[in-house]
Amino acid sequence: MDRQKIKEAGLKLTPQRLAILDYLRDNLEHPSAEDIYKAILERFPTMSFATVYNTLETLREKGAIQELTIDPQKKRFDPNPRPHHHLICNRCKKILDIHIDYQLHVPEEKKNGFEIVGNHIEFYGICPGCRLKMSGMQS
Amino acid sequence: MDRQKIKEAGLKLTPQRLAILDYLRDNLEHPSAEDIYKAILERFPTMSFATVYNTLETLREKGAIQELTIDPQKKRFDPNPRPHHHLICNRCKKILDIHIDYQLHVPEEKKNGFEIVGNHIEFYGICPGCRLKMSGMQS
DNA sequence: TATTAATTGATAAATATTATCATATTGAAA
DNA sequence: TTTCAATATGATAATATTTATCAATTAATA
Repeated sequence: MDRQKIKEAGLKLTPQRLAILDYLRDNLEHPSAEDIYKAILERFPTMSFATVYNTLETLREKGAIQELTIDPQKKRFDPNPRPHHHLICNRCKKILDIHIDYQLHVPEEKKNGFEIVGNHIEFYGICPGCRLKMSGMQS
Repeated sequence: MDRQKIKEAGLKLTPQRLAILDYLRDNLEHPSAEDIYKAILERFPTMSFATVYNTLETLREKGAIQELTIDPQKKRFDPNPRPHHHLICNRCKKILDIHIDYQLHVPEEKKNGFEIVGNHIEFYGICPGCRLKMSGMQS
């Protein structure tokens, strides 16, 4: 439940935060701050853009959501804070979750002295929709 | 050789392009457009910021360099266009190459109809320098 | 060398994000 | 409950990054 997520993070429960988490929950689109703002504005006309950014940053900081750097144009947000990987369409930039637990071992001599704490895999490809569109035209 | 790289890409050989590729070659820092601009400006005072962006985008488009989306603040560029992975320091955001050939199999039922053509792994950790700094302080 | 098509550089514009701060709201204490 | 301090919001300004525009310049070739 969203209320719990906010409480657990030690944050105050505000309608704005609930609206953002409500929109994010079950959202598979990995929306940008603007996407979120626009979507919520319809039901919540007083929502400010700044609040969207504030809230997203706060939630990320508290580990309640994930910020994705996949899109070179803008940040995108993932309601699932647990480690998982992503499947990205090279054409339309659609992003899907992909849950596979790979055991990626890095030999000591390749660690460059780093202490490795996690990883994230981006799989690139072409989504079904774009493949259809492409088959209808020449390259 | 840089000249070849440019020729092969079907591009005109300009001093600006040479300067950028020269700076990028053997550079392990994965610099941003601004880093590149500033560094080159010292030896090449007429270089324009727009040209840096133009050139980087053109080179990327032709497959001569890689654009990294690892840094949420800005794009960073990698002189090595061949697939490889990256090791990122969570603290100072230093980025190092990591060359390991993992065979990442994605079962058909997890592909969501995508045709997968590649992948990129980001390993997160703390670099030796930051570990040292951290050991000297409380969290 | 002359030609032309590509490239550069100056600058403006667009986009995305962060900062500022007065006002409003939440949650806890009285 | 009401009160109050800390936190959050919303309006807006500021900053940062990237892209677009376009006249002037330059590279490649004929």
